[in-house]
Amino acid sequence: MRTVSAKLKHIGTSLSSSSRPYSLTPLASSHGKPRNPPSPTLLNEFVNFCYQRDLAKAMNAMAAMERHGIYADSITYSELIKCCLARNAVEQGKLVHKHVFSNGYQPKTFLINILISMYVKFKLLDEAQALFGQMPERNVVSWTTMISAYANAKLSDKALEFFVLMLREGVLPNMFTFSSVLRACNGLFNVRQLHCGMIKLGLESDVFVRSALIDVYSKLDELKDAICVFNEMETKDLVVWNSIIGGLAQNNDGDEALDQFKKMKRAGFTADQATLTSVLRACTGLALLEVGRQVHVHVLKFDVDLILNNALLDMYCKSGSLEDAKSVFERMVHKDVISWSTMIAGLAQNGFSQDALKLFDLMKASGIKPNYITILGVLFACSHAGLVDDGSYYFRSMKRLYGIDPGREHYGCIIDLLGRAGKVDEAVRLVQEMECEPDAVTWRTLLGASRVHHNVDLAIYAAKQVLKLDPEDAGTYVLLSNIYANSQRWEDVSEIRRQMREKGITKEPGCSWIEVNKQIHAFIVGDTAHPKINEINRRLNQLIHKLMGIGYVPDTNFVLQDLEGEQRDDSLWYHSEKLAIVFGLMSLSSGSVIRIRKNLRICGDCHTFTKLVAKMECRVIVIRDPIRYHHFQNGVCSCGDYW
DNA sequence: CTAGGGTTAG
Repeated sequence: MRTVSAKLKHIGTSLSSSSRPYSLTPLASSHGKPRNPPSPTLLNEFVNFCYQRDLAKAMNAMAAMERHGIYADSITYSELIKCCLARNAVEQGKLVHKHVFSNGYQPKTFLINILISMYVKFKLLDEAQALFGQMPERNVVSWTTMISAYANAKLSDKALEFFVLMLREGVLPNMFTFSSVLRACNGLFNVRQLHCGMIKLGLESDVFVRSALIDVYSKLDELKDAICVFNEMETKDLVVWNSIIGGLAQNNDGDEALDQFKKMKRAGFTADQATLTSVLRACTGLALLEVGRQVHVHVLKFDVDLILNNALLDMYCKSGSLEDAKSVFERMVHKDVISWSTMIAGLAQNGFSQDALKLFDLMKASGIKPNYITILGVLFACSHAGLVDDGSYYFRSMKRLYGIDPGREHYGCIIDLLGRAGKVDEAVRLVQEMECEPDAVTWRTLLGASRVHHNVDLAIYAAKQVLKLDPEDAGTYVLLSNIYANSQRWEDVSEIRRQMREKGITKEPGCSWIEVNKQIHAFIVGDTAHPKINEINRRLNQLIHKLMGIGYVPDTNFVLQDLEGEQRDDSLWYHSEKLAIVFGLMSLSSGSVIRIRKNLRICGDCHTFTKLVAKMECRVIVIRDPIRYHHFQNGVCSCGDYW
């Protein structure tokens, strides 16, 4: 008990209820007199004003009552506080607080709880905590109010600390407490302990607790546990469905998210804003433009919902459909940093750098303050268009103009920009001067830069740094081995291969996806599984020979350009995107855009191939790789052959 | 009187 007291004192709490913790100045003249029971007439008038949410009249009525020596009781005070909350009247709220404690009146615990929750709703956590500390007795509600307030304010340690103190004081948590404290969990250990605790207390079947559990498990990357909690439920509500769909979508398991969404509809639930946002996110991850378009129809019901519109905007950007993205953006009544950042990054990634920078100016003109991610989009636009001066300017001034410290990602953009512009030395210098330690991604960026400019020594150095930090990175091994092979360093080649064998590293096969009739078709290098594979191969060969007739030369020597890491043999002819393109030509009507998503970067040969196909077949082809988008039209690509 | 789910990059 002593430790608890000490601890509570530390947080501004006195446990001794024998001392008089209240030292507020009495407001009424009848200080010290016992309170009269409320008079029915005056009191009725007062309560009526409260119900009408007429705060000024209610306060006057209360003063009039006090002049008659009549005081409000807990119930009426609580009505007055509701009135203050409805009017967002902070000062009057504080005044009511003083009245409650005037004349030596000892308010009931529940009234103090209401006052605390009022301060929490006004976001005055210090006031709430002070009042909490002065309470003679704290019940579950008092504790839960504080824990929930800290959890919402992202003060996780504080929330967990109060949870422990609550237990030590012998107050048992209820389902409200668990659903609040779970939101503050930052480690798996804590969650498991809490999970055990709620099972012990028989509270784990509550839907609120369950949805919080699902959410926290999936945020900690423990999807298995989240799914387990979800499947064990006999009755589910909409929020529980949203928790699992959101968890899956956020963990890049779009397929499973869409599957659960179907099940949810089959179970008779109607999607709300949160459901649709997660479903859109799942579509975004899978580049499911047509499914996303269908969802758009339902989004129209909630057309003022900012978050939902941001998700819709992103879906169109990431599916490479900039026309749709622009029209959503223009129609949005309210736009926040995320809306602008999404659109800027979307334009940049799709190769429309100038538009992205223009939009950035518009954003600033409209008074929205850019954040960390906005600047990333801006730098990405510069690096994409080779705008060295602009990029360097934005990079150097971001701290001064917007108060944002450049992070690893910002350095990455600039290293990329300098590298592409051939300023490899400057890029190296930047890596050396970074305040934050360069990580594998940084070195991989430098590797990319040195590769584009055939700087073999630097490429080898950067690749070795990558492998030091990320020893399982198959792509880098393959690349390094190819670089050695190109320099006839066969001993090094076999050493790399030995290391890969030893560590059991296999590279991810190249895979491309295309959506036809809202169905996803997946193609893997040298695929044989697709039902139409024979026809696809036949047509691909015809196409390649037709293209060779107009000057296409398959490029099998792409050692320093092999961003793809796929095999360097005949399978080049059958890189997954080539299969997907042919399938697209076969299955989509001649006017429609062929959109392909792939898991690896596109190689030089496929890039040339696609440009020629787009021209010969009069098609627009959009390929989204893990970093960039390529819009092929009339024999050119939006990336300017620079990726 | 206290509680759960959704958006930008990597």
